[in-house]
Amino acid sequence: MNTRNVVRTRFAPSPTGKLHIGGARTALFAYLWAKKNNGQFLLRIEDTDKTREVENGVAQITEGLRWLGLTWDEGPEVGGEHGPYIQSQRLDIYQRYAKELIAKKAAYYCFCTSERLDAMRKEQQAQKQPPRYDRYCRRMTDEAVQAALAKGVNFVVRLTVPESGKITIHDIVRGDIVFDWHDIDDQVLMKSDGYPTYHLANVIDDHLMQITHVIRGEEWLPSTPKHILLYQLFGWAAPEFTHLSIFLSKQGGKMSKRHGDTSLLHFRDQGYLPEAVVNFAALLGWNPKTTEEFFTLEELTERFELTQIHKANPVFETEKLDWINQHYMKKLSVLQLLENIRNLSENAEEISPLYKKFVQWFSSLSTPRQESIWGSLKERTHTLREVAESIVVVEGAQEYDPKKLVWKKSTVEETCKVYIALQEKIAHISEEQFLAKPLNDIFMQWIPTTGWGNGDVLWPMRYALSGVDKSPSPFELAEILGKEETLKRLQYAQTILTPHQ
RNA sequence: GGCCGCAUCGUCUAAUGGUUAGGACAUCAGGUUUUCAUCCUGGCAAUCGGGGUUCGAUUCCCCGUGCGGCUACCA
Repeated sequence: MNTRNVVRTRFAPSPTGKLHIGGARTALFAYLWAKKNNGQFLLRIEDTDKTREVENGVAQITEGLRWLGLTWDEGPEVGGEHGPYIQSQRLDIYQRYAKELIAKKAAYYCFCTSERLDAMRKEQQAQKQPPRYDRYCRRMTDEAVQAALAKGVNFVVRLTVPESGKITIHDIVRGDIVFDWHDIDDQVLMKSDGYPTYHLANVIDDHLMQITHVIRGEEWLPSTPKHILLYQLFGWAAPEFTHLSIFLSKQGGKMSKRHGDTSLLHFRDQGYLPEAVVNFAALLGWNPKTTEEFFTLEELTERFELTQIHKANPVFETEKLDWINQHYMKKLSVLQLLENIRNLSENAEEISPLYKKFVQWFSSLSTPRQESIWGSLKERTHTLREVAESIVVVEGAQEYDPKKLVWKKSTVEETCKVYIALQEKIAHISEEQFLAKPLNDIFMQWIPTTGWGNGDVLWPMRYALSGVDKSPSPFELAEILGKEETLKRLQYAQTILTPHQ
């Protein structure tokens, strides 16, 4: 088996909550690189911090990855020959390797209490010194260590970091980066509860799982020297490293919960399609060197190159996502649309009632009506949520913006007259004629005789009936609402516009 | 504070030691359309600052500034 030639990447999230959109992109890039090279993509759960664990942590991650279509070849739920893929189930492995390091003097027991460490850190900061472990226990004699162990004193295991010298790490997109060992702390590798820290578990697992390319966030760059050191101490070949940029929010700073909901599934619930999210996320920090904008997961897999990754941190804004999403939405058939929104009505948490209402209403319509409404809706909506919100047309628009009742090229006075004329005209139209097509014919004949332009009449009508900027045509709205409701809304609009005394 | 990284239109980005610094989104204007939208055309808009190196720098080097990350028995 020439495992050495097979590219293997992994996504290694910690199950501390919802999968973040930035994490999703990290997973995407790792997936793309593996697939581009006909290699394997693994999922590994790094649950080594019991205090931060969250209920359904693993499910929150797998649900998001599955939604995007990023299937893993090995990992939770699918298994594989290098398992288990959940770190809390590998504790004995880490213990064993920690002991090996201690035996080699590459790591040591530390019995310092957290009180002592806190006090030390405060003192160092007060003196404007960088906070660092003072290596007190590193100087303990073997006898003293054995004695403490025998007494059952709580301990952690720390990495023996070189006291001086430099280390150069290589990053595929950033090149060589030099660190001074003097600036690096004796990292804790095993915590007092018997769990490993990220640094230890990550290195051991990446080696055991034969990971060839570590693709992770830039926040890991400063600890990479410690990871390289561990590989050296174990006598293992280190994988290649690629550190990805971090998504910034519009307000500046790392994108986080503080700046609204940034979880991947939030985007699903807001009505974005996975194809759009994949497409958009891929273009944030990576560029195919062409002017093309649309890529499926398969196309991305073909084109992806680690060397084309952009170094700077991008600001995450949704305008372009909306545009891309509309592009993919337009390809949806009525059936697919309904299927998508039906799924959302079951999963989208607090928004699901809206989706439910839409499904209920939409599926009650005849197929031709569905086709017609979707045909006109898809041109003016960017998300499935906006599609579902078109239901307000049926529910009744409660809030009008008085300014919007008037067409941009018209005036309040003229518009008032239009509303009056509209009501008179509609009052004389029979119920049998109250369908989109006949209404269309009637109005298109009538408007030229009034002296107004199409916009003078149709915009106020459409806005009065829908209450929103973008909606189906006024005639479709009128048909859906029926004559009585149509007249009611027109009159209401007129009342708002007429100055009260 | 220390260490590390990064720096092109508002945003995502392309390009080169010599270009009118290109594209997309957004925005603005005009046109098509039965209003909005869609679609088409056009406009506005960027190389952070200062030094070098060079015939020439946005590109290479240094300094500064700004932004970001790390600085835990969190990942």
